[in-house]
Amino acid sequence: MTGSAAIAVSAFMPSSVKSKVDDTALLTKRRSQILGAATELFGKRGYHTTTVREIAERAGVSTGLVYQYFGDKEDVLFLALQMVLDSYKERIPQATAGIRDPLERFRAAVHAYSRVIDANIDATVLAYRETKSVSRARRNVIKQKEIETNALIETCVRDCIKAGLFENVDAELLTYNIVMFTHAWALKAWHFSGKMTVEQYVDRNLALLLNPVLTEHGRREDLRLIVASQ
Amino acid sequence: MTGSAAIAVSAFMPSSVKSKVDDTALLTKRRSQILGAATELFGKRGYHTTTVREIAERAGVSTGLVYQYFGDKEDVLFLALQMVLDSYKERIPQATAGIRDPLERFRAAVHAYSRVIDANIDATVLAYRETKSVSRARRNVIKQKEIETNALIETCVRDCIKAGLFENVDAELLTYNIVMFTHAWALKAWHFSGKMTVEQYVDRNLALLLNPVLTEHGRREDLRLIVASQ
DNA sequence: CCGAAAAAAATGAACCATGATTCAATGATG
DNA sequence: CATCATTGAATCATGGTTCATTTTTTTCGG
Repeated sequence: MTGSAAIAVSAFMPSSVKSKVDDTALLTKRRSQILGAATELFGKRGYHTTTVREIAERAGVSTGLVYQYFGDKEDVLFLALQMVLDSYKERIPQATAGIRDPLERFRAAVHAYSRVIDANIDATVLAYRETKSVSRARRNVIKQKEIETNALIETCVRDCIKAGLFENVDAELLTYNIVMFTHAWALKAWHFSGKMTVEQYVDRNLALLLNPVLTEHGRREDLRLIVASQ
Repeated sequence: MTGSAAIAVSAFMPSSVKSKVDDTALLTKRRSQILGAATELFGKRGYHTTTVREIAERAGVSTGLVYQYFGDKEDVLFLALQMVLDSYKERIPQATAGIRDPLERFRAAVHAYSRVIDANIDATVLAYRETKSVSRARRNVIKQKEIETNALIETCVRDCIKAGLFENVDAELLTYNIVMFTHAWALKAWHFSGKMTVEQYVDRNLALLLNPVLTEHGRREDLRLIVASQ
């Protein structure tokens, strides 16, 4: 929760989560306070094993206050998950902004994505563990967000194809593989950590995945980028 | 839970899980009865949200009986997880037995692995969701089993390298990618199911991953196998 | 082989701890 | 003083676990 790419808490007030306080500024402040604590604890100990009292304590507020800003415990989980996924979705456009070259954009997107995940390993694992703990409707909201994030990367892939840098591969599948190895970094942290850094991990995996995908033109371009980044 | 490759329940009686019944045959019967129900319910609704009463009911026994064969609820989860992972580990040697050609062995191993996972999607998701819900020591036992399973596939990869069918790639990383896309099938079932079958999914992913890995010799061999399998 | 102990297995209602949620009381603010 | 925010102890429901009781199986003297 403390990396340079740690989750940014912005205003979260979907009408589906009721609050007893109107003041927008206060609402935002308190919710982010509580959600920060919740995400950390949920990520570390899991949703069901962390108590509302613990969340309140960690957030530095009373137990009752939590119920002033959230309807129930599940609301807290739901918004915590949204917060995680939103931060993923926001980071990518941010990282590719201003970059022209499609391959460079692509690499920037994947690296940015990996970095948020690395900075929020607990939160990422939380998303995997506890998505089933929210209602069906809310689960769909979560899934939708994931699809949107994937679409950002998929667009980069398609742009590379259009630019003749990638062969005409199955963009959706390639994207999914990328997303998966990225998530794997969080899911299997115990397996990888110590053996290499995220950056190395991403580069190695990209090398593995991109090799058959790159055109001759793409390969030259790719090599240029890798050399430049070192 | 009902596919042809559904989990086979064998004798599970590690000394770490205490029972009040001695009779081995009965112990095995009752435990598998209860574990079957538990795996199904844990997989569908999660560990914390399914009650011991529900497990007992589904297994067709009384609540109290569960405590005759398990120390507590966590014991049930631990053995359920072990059961899942053991079935994975057993299926691979079974599928490669008698096959000589390294590439053919490799493909058989990956397909076998995928098939168990597909037949036990709920159980696979369970392993991801709830491994954190058991004690540290037990979590290590679980991790160990996963490592052993991966080693089975890694051996196939190394054999392919030795036989000059694969380039001299990072066997561990390649194996991990394979394991991950396999697990992704279960984790993201909602995303894939309907769009393709497991077999198609595996073949497509293998094609993506193996392309850069295969030597000229390997590529010819691979093509031969794919054609033969259709 | 039969039926009465005795032992083993199974039952499920009762117990009890935990933890989510509420709300009367208190404090701050305008 | 009225309103809004906050508190935390009290409530209440849930669900894991126990255990006295019942049912089934085994033992064994006649």
